Amino acid sequence: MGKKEKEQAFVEHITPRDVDFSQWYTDVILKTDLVDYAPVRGCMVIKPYGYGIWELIQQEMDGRFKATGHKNVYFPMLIPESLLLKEAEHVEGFAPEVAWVTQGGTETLTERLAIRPTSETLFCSMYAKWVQSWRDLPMKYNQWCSVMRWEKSTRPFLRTSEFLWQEGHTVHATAEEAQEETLQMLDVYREFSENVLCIPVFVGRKSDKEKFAGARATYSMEAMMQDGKALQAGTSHNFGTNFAEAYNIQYLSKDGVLTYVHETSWGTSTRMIGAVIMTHGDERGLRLPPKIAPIQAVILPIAAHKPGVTEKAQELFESLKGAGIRVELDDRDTVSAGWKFNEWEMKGVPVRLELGPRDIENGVVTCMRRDTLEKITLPLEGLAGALKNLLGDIGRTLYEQAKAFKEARTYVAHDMDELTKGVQDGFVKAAWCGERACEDQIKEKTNASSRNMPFDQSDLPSDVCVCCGKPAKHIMYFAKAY
RNA sequence: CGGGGUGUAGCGCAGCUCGGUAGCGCACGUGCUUUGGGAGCAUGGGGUCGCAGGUUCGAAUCCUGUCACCCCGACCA
Repeated sequence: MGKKEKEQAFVEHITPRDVDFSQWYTDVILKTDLVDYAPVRGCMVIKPYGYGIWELIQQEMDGRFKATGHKNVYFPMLIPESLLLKEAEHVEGFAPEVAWVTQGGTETLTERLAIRPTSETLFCSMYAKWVQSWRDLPMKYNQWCSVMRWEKSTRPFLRTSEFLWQEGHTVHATAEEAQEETLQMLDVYREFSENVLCIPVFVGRKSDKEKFAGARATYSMEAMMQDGKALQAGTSHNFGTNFAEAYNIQYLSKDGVLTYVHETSWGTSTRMIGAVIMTHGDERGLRLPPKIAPIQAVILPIAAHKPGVTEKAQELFESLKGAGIRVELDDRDTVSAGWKFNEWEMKGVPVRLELGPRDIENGVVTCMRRDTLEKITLPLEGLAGALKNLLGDIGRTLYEQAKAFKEARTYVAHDMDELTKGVQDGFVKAAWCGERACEDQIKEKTNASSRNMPFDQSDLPSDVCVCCGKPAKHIMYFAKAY
């Protein structure tokens, strides 16, 4: 092969991003063995490499939930129809996408059972039993489970009929506490996204149009994908006493008054894996953030038939594994070294360690970092420590690259022309009057939706609404969304 | 749910117009040679042509229905 052909060979199996971003995404997830399509409509099988990422996400998140005083529980996946119907707005929002169980064994059920699309109603029914006194509050529970939503069109990780997630549900004595909880968990999500997934996000409050069905206020974190579209990567809701009133969750306060609780819920899903792929991926495939990479470093013995190479590679493998690095030794003799290079790059392993006769002779290992594709030489002596530093640096670099992209693709619009142009390939910051009519009009004209309103509302781009010209009330980010 | 497209070996495809009993490349098995950026030669194995009906002496091919997936919209984490 000539040099040019070799360069092209990197993308042989993957559609280039700038040719067809959607196809690139599909190629990457299938060819890196994250998932496969299941024999059920809209469902995917998460394979070991993909599930390994999810397990690491769970570990990292769960630790943060525990650290903020939450406990894990497990609720049933079936919801009696009568229970689901108690909060009108919630029902209206979810009814179109609920799957129903109508038969058990040979019996036709007298009451349909919904397969949970989310578990507010179940939590509410139990909180109504469990909460008696102000001494019982707050109750802060979370569950890891799957939910089902009968979506019209599906895409692996981004929107599947069934998906894995966590849903936190808490009840509090006061509005202040509930609001504090809502914002605290949003901040946990933001911190997790930035430090673990290496994805910068826009955090803020949703418009009434876009908020969760039944919520008083919804907050979200929105990530920008490489095609400039928005991916809602996590939400945190404050229900106020809305559900408490519908499900009769009351406690006796210190001064003996029967009082409705204030409730929150917050959730993130396997969709975050989709965000990782579309934020960090490149022409060669995945680039996984080190903290969620099932394999952080892969050792490739070079010229393994030469004496001592296999032994030295095994020794290196054991020592790095012992140091707590998720390392894999690729000692397959059925494929060439070149094949392995491409395969592990495609799978997004952060660091490749090449160990051949020349390296062993010099007491070093040849190391390639996936984020920058730089090759460096590291001494075998003290390698574990150097590698840990390198993994940290790779995480920071991925974050900085994504942040630079996000900033470059965030535009400020003063009129509809600028807004329309901006949402073609990025987020648009604009002044908004707060009226639903303008949101609808922007959606209709540009196909972009309102994403969220940042907490810092100090630098309004204009005194008037980008759409109608009436006095502006909020800074709103608009973007096309997944 | 609308518009467009695709289902033939694990993957990518040809064959279908004009019906005659299934082929190519990669991958896979075995052997030898290779081995620091997708190796070579030889030799093997593998498919009720998405599924169900229909037409026919005969269907991957024609007809009807159905399911799944992909892309673009509308709806949603």
